[in-house]
Amino acid sequence: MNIYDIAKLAGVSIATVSRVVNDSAKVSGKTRAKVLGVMEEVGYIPNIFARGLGLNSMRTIGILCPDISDIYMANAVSYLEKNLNKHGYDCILGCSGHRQEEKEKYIKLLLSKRIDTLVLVGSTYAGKGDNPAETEYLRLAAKETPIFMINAYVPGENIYCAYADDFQAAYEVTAAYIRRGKKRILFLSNARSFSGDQKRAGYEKALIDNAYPVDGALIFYSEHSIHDTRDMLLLNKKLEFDGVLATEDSLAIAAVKYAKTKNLAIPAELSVVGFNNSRLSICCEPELTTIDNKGEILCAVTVEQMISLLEEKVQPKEKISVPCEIIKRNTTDF
Amino acid sequence: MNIYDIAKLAGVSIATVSRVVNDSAKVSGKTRAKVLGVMEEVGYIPNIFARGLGLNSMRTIGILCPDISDIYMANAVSYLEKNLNKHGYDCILGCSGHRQEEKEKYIKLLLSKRIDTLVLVGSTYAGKGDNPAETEYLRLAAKETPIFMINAYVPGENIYCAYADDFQAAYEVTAAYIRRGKKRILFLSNARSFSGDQKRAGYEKALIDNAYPVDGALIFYSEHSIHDTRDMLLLNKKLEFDGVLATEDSLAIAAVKYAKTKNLAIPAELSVVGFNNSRLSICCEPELTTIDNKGEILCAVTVEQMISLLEEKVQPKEKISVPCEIIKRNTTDF
DNA sequence: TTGTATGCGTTATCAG
DNA sequence: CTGATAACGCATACAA
Repeated sequence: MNIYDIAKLAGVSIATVSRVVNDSAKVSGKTRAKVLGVMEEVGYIPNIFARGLGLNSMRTIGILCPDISDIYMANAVSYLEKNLNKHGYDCILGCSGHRQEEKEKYIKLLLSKRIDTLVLVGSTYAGKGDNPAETEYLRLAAKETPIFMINAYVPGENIYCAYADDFQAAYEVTAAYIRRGKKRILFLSNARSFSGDQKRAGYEKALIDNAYPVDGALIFYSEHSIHDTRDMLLLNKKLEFDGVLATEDSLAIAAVKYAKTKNLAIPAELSVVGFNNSRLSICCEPELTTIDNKGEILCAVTVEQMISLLEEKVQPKEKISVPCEIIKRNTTDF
Repeated sequence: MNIYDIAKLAGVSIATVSRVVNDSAKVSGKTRAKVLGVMEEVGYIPNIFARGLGLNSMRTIGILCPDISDIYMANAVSYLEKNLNKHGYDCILGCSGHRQEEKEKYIKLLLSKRIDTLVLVGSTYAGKGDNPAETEYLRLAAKETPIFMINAYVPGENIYCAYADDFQAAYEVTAAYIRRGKKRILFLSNARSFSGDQKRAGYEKALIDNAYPVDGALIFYSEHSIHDTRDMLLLNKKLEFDGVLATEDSLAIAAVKYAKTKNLAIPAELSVVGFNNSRLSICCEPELTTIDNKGEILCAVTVEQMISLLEEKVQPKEKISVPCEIIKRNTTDF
């Protein structure tokens, strides 16, 4: 069923049918009704490829994230999809994992779909933050389509970034620990990334500003499960700490489980703070103090800017920083 | 940069370029190398619309779920995307919510994208299970494209379903409770759905088979947050129970928190079982006994069947039921 | 207000 | 092995 069939059945030309479909230009109410009637009757669905061919746009946004089964990403994608859909854009989704090679492959793949815009969720796409070569592929891709990054910053033409001020949040929590007399604060993280590095920098700055030593033994990276991370902490007998700043709620929960196994009172003997304000944080016992890094707001400003760019050609901001909020619950006493 | 430009630069015809791009038919090594060289040099990206126009396929699968921020859905989508991508298919994602009207809108939207296949994640798309009119839109859509359902069953031509045997799992847990001497078992669910109804039927069947009464007061529906559900349970002073079968881990956690507030020993005074074996289940304290409904397996068989259908035209099975597994942790003593 | 003709970039069918 | 050319279905400039 194509536009010619409809035209024939309705006794008009294909141009008229096209006009009705796009309700563009003037069409008399009578013919419009007739055409609409026929379309309804035969269940006509316009061929999007043919349309795309001419217009070279499919009103489709590419969304790439490392792992949609991660709560943070899933929330972001959920929000993005909902809002983009409201504006009449559809989403094509890719999950690239964290390997450089896969990231590049996925970006190429999405570009080949002639997406109107690409949004990258997660700081993994910013690389380790100190090696510009690692993000060169983004600047290359940005030549084809605007790129919006959520929770990462990469400098470059046609790349627009929105991220939470993780540095400040980590600084504040660390400083609060120090004020409460904590002596050895563990920085617990999963892997190096733009955002992880920000957090660590905030943590270290707070230590330094308070004349605390930056002790490498208190920087702990684990990419394992909650239970395994707890066990690694347990096994490391020499490791002592009375406060934990975890870069993710799941890691914070590992610390809570560690405390339980060692019979440490929370928050008196061990305080714990997570990151993300995810659902996990209210599942554990005691419920987790966590840093809300405002994923929804980041997505909201991103969509807003994207639509402005697409519809009204207004140039987005190169970077937008949003303050975090510390959600105080029961694993801290500040 | 289109196929004509490449042809001109390489000094061949567009037909030859096309052959190289699709490495179809015979092309001499020499010309192939030359064309490839030119394509590489100018960074040629084939226009997918034009290709779609001719082939009427974009190697794209539509995935629809009510809410990608739900852990279960996110896991399923993650798995689907990963495996479809391996087979060279891309995913276009929609999040429809639970309202009928929105579901229908999204299905139309995805159909208009000329997807090769549609997969529906979640039992919400099966309606309440007792009203065929509610799923009529699916049979209609299935006329355009094959539909694969995950964790739901809807009869109809060109609709293929894979679901976990929630009935059996609910039956077994309830029976186990009874064997352990539980007297009042609460069925805690969020909303009516195909899967929820299955679970409830298994629960009731087990009660009946053991000559227990089916007490309406022990059927509790809550669509609220973990904390609110806990509070609703708390407020309902007359409600007494010593076992809980929750249709989702988050509801089970609400029950665990209820026990903690009332100082009930788990599992001795109150046992709790969740559903989904989600990450939430190992975050709470004590860690949750939960029913693993094998989302990965459902997705795996779905992808497998889909690819067989798409590539080799083999007819998929109309329905596939997969047994659940009870993951025993610390909120039960069976 | 409506119709005609053309272009969009590929793939596929035929000839050579 | 390679080239010319006809679809594919729609939007749109131009003509009426």
